[in-house]
Amino acid sequence: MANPMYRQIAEDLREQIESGKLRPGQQLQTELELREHYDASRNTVRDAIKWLTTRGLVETRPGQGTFVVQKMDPYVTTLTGDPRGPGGDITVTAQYGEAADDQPRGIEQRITSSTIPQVEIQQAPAEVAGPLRIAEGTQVISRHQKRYVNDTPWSLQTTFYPMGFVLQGANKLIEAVDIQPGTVSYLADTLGLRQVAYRDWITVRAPNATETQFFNLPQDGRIGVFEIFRTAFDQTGTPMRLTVSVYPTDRNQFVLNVGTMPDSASPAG
Amino acid sequence: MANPMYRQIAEDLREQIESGKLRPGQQLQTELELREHYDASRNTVRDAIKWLTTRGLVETRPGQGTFVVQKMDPYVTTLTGDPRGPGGDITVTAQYGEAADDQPRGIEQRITSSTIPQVEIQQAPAEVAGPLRIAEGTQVISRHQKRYVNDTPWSLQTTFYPMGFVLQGANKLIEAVDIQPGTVSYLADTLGLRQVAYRDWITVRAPNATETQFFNLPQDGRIGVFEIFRTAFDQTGTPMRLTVSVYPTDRNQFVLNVGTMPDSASPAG
DNA sequence: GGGTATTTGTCCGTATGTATT
DNA sequence: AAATACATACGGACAAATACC
Repeated sequence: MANPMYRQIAEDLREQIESGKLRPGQQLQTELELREHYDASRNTVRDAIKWLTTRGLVETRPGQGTFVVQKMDPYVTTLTGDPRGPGGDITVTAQYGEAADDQPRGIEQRITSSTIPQVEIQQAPAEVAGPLRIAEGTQVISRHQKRYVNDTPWSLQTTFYPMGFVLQGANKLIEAVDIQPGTVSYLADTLGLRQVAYRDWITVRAPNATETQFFNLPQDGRIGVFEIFRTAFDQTGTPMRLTVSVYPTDRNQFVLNVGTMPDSASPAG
Repeated sequence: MANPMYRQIAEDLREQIESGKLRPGQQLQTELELREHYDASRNTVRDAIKWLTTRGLVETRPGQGTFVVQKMDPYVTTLTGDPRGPGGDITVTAQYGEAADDQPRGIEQRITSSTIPQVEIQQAPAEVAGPLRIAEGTQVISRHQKRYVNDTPWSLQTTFYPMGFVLQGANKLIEAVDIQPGTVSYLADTLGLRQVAYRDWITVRAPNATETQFFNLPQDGRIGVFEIFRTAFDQTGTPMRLTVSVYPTDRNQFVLNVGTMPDSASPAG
């Protein structure tokens, strides 16, 4: 057996997909048809389809069939910005197309929105205590939001603040309302904390059940999520917040700029 | 059927793994043993194991058994640096542990090395032509390297330069040798091109066959790879190179700093 | 709403191949 | 060479989701 049969079937279908013979969104033959076509058992055909599914080339819909996946237009987020600005706010633009899209789609109109923050008092786990440089188990304020672009789920975001901020007068932090014009300027006004820098830590991991549901990711967990830890520092060099943002890897990209970029240098080149 | 049996088996094993009852590296019961334990068929047990495999919790070795995966210590790469420096060179440090590691491992000694560049003249595909702002199909120089940390595969890197650089006198670009002390200063010396800024574009995608082999990734493609496009700009704002680096997502993390970081702010906290 | 046909999902048993010890 | 363990492949049965009449 040079190559297992299910692999040969999978490669054959893969070629048809990548050559464009099978177009995005198009339905494949049913398992029974493929079974006849390749003279294999249904389970072997299913193994081939599973192989393609793991690679993100096709998706199966119970009761309907198997379809070539439609690649979404990715959301592009710029991570570098004014360190004194609201670190959570980031721009979303379109990228230049990877392939055969005739119409130049340019910058698409996109509107971001967030849910009302869900506020909790928690004991800081290691991942939170470490960046904030506090002892594990210390109480922290956690403000959690779901974020949408054009009403479709975009990211899950949780920001952690030291509990002391509230005791020192930043009462709004424990209220389940949006803080306008932003927590960065709110903390500057109430506590005199100026955000002068931040550090982003970018990782990829498998999604948990909550994330799988919110982002409508495939059940089998083959699509990972970016997990970005943003630690912001005040003028004394002390961490003042930790924002953890989660984005699916299949439809998000990130850009960072270092140095003085020329004016014309837009991602869309 | 509230939950399919294979899911129940998988969840049970998952709990044992995450609770630490099954330790990293430890061998699970064989399929036949699990078959007896859960009173299911071997195929159903295999479905459960496949579910765990897709999530990166276990790995199977033919002829040996099924094992709880060992999480590698991640490589952490800082993306922000001096925009005038050699953009390809980045530091690698250890992170603070996610969980119960008693010994503070601090900064581990790591040595990076690269293969001799593999040099080619290519016609720029869209992904290269776009960032370099040249027409698709224009000739470019491609310099490809494999990079290692402590002799283990770390990243695959390809840098593209406009063909004109050679015609203007930067002959070394088409030689299959390392350019010392770096191409950035070489281009500054020969062509007067000063790198004043760069932009990184971070994406995640499925690995191709070459990458799967080089990084020794699982065949089923469930582990993605970071693909980072670094476009560097000269003093006139013209793109002078595009470096594409590929890293497996399961053992690489990235850090970026914005603003003036306090001295003590190291990733290891 | 109900019923039926279609399609994928789950589960079983069995046989044989391949890799490792 | 033999034993063990996972990989591939087959065939069959029923369940669940969807679409359509």
